[in-house]
Amino acid sequence: MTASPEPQPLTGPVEDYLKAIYDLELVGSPASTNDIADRLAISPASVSGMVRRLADQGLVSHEPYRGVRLTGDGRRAALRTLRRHRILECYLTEVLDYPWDRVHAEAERLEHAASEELVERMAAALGDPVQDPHGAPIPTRDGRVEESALRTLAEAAPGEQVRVRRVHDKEPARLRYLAELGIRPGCHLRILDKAPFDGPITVWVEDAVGGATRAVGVGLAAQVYVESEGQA
Amino acid sequence: MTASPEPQPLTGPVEDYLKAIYDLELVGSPASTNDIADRLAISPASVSGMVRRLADQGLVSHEPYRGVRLTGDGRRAALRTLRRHRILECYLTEVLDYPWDRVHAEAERLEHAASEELVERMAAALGDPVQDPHGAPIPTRDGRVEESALRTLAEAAPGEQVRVRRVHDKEPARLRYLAELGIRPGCHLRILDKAPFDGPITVWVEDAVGGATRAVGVGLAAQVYVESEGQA
DNA sequence: AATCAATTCTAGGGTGACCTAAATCCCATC
DNA sequence: GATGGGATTTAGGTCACCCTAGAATTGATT
Ligand SMILES: [Mn+2]
Ligand SMILES: [Mn+2]
Ligand SMILES: [Mn+2]
Ligand SMILES: [Mn+2]
Repeated sequence: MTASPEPQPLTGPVEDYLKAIYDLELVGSPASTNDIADRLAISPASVSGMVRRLADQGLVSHEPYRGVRLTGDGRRAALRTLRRHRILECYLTEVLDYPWDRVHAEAERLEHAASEELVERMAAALGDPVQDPHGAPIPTRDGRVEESALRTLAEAAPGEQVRVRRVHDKEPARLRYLAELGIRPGCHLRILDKAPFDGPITVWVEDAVGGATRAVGVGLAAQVYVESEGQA
Repeated sequence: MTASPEPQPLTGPVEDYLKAIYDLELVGSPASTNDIADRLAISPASVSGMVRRLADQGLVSHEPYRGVRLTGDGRRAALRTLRRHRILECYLTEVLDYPWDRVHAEAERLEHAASEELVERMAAALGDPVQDPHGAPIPTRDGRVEESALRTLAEAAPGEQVRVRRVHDKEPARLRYLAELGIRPGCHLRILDKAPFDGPITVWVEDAVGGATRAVGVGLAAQVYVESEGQA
């Protein structure tokens, strides 16, 4: 066993690539150049270039034309950044009352500048939170996460009762709308109806003031991850 | 009057240059290439190059071989960064109990990543602080500061009573030692003795537990800014 | 007025991270 | 088993920011 060498500091772009690849790899298959490019809003050619550099640094393994996988080092680095990102989101939301829809963008920049020490102080101040404001799990200090495979609200059947576990956090407008509907991680829903031809899903939102009926389009519903709690 | 255009986002290095130039200009004369290089720990040749770019962006005016001055835009940008830096220092120290000697390094990175909104939330949480943990004045939102010209402890005469206003914040070791001595902004000192040939200055530290006598070398004393409070 | 040391600038290089345009590869379909 | 469209890589730039070496400028001193 070699003593783990101090992880050399990575650049901001590199950290963002690793996070993107980690995320894309979650579904099982290696991350494709195009998918990485889309996620980071840069050209595929740029991704090819960066992937070479990441491979040189031993952070990913690349089989040309076949996609990219994180190495052990790459995965650890990705999880470190993810931990920072999500703790920052928690801290901003809970302590500074930062608006729900904008914490992601702020954390996206701070994650590259905040030291381990700062982030751990924030975590301690919050009592070591286990998930971020959007329901994403926070990796532990030693790099463990349980990524539960969740269904989306779009896949739930009428009559089901579900608990919202997680929502996508990248689009402020979407988040603001979900907040308006009263749909946030932890809230309870009953699926009342599902219109045919990808029509809207009608849900009963338990936690809205006095409860409320809401119609949600499939596009939006596909961004809301839920866990079944039983049939009505 | 033209409407003030939204200040375009500056890069981290540019913000650091502007802060350095602002600081160096405080003594009155334009900032020299060498002084900027020393302050930022980069080569003079690199400074020449960057100064050209800053001048192109209208942030400084450069008279070759004669030094650099901030323009109005440059000064405003410098003060914005300085405000961020100092509010961050306050927040880290007061809310997160971040160690006194390390806040500077942390703020040096965060100042380029934290949004205006975040910094203003921190300022509000602190009740709009007017100086940072090292005694430096915090520019207001609209870019006003009073930079009081202070004497250093090294210049104080025996018998004088002084209040410490500000200490240099760049060297952690120095800061830790000052903290040990009980010397921090706001504390009261009486100069008991000043040994000849740049010998140590003996002071009575009022605020140490029960008061204490301390000997301070001139080197260190020159980094401690004080305000006279009367003769004994 | 000539000289010299320090300062500053210029020339020429390198790296990281992006781009567009033009190959090249893959594989699903014919 | 050929072929074409989509995905990917390569080729060739750009820009910001840093470097070392060497040339030019300054102004202080003979
Ligand atoms: Mn990021
Ligand atoms: Mn999130
Ligand atoms: Mn800085
Ligand atoms: Mn400070």
